[in-house]
Amino acid sequence: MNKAPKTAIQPTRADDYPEWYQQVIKAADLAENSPVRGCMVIKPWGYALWENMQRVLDGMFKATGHQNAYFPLFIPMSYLEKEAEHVEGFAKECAVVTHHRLEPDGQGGLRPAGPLEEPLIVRPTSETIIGAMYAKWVQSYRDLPILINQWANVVRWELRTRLFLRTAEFLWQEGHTVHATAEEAMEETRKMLDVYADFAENYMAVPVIKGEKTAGERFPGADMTLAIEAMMQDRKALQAGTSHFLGQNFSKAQEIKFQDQSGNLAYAWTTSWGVSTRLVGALIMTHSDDDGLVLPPRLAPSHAVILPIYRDDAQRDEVLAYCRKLRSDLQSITWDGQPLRIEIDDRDLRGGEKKWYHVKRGVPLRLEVGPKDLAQDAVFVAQRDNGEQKSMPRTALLSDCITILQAMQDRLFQKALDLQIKNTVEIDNEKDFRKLFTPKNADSPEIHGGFAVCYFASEEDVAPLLQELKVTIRCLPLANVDEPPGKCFLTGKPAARRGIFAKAY
RNA sequence: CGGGGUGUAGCGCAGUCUGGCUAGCGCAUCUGGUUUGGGACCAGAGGGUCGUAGGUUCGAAUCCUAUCACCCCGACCA
Repeated sequence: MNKAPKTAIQPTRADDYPEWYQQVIKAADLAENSPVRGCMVIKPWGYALWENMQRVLDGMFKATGHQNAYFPLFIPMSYLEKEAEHVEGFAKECAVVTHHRLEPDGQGGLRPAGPLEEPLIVRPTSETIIGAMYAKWVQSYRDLPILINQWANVVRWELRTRLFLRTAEFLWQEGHTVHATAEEAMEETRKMLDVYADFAENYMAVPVIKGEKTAGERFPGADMTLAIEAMMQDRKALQAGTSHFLGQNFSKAQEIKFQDQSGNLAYAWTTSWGVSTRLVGALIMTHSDDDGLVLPPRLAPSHAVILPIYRDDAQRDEVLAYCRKLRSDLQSITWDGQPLRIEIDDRDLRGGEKKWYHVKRGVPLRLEVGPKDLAQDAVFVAQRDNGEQKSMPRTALLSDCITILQAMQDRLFQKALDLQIKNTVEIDNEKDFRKLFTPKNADSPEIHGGFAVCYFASEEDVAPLLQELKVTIRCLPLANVDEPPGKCFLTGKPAARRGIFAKAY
């Protein structure tokens, strides 16, 4: 009878991490590939998760003075050409619209007709189109700052795609701001990075390292790029959000000028910042286990699912009535300013099948209610993250459920933080560096690596080694800004700061 | 775009090397029954132009050619 595997997801993380990731998404019904190459379909459970992220982030943006707006999907090709580095960075992955009509090809099919005078590109990011509008809107220092965000889809024609982590089309938000001074723009850049870090740690329960990107890893066209980096369970780094100080690069390219208080014409200072549906990937890879998705309660589409258990129709009615009452009692409790999200699963399925359905989808709490529980006015409570399950008096559940959810949220964060700390090492020589990033089995690499914190003198010096080991400099942690200088782990040359080195997504 | 691999039922696969009965198996689905605090069991049923297009042959899932799609490894990236 026991044909069931020991884990709901196969292979396990240890067996084959990338395949495990795909299987978790499938088992939790978050998304799947579409007929359009490289583009995914986000299914209801995955989209609900994204909507929760959107709701929280949007609130944070508003609280920091930003407003939402919407700019076009299409960008005239000439706009992209205005900022040299920007062109170089994105030209290779742009989808281009060249025609505006279809006509019959005479063989039952269609062919493009009506060539456009100037091709349009599908936005890979919107600095140029938004900048063009800002140039019109900004005349005086009184027009500044402009603090705008847009929720949108963007397209980057990627060669290799992975659900949520890298797809040809993805959903994101992009904030674009204009300021009168460099200091103010820099402050905005840092502020939004802090917002992202706050969101990642307190809502996603994903510990992150705030840092500055090196020149080689910077956003094309930026003077400075700040990012938050997270460690996934396979110890690879994932960039979870970026905030760019664009200096006057775009304002010069697009003539965003204003008259300052002394009447002089000056170029404005701009920033941009964004997070994408990639965050869903980060969430999956940080918390999920070999039984499927594990969700941080604060972002879970459902906080708890109630599973009625009964044998016959008489019991069914009684149990269901109890469950509905329990649901409405729970729904009257608020957490994070929102009512608890509770569903009852009364589908006519086998108990085990139903239970595993919700385990794989990562619902934080499973509340099982059968006739015996009814008799004791108790509920059988199972927690998704640690597998703990116990019977609780109904009244205790109602009074403690917020505590339980918050404790789970904290446990998830602490567990992820422990993993990050355990796999972050200071390295001061090439031998140890190579050892950390070289798998024992080259053909099917086991989980290895981590974050290496190393002094380095120049990107050029370490580039060949990094390329060989497939390692990148993730960032220069902001926390290390004031550290004493040291010596490059590779060349021994004097080095001002340490960087975080890791394999990355 | 370079190297490798795979396309057979909704999903996962066998069969291909060595061409030959009506193309199979597991899971899922549907029907009937038995079960019921837990990923159940028995019996039966439906579902395929074997990725696509040509070719070789008495005969092709199997051999040949072309083509498309997807996966893995490189180069590039949120």
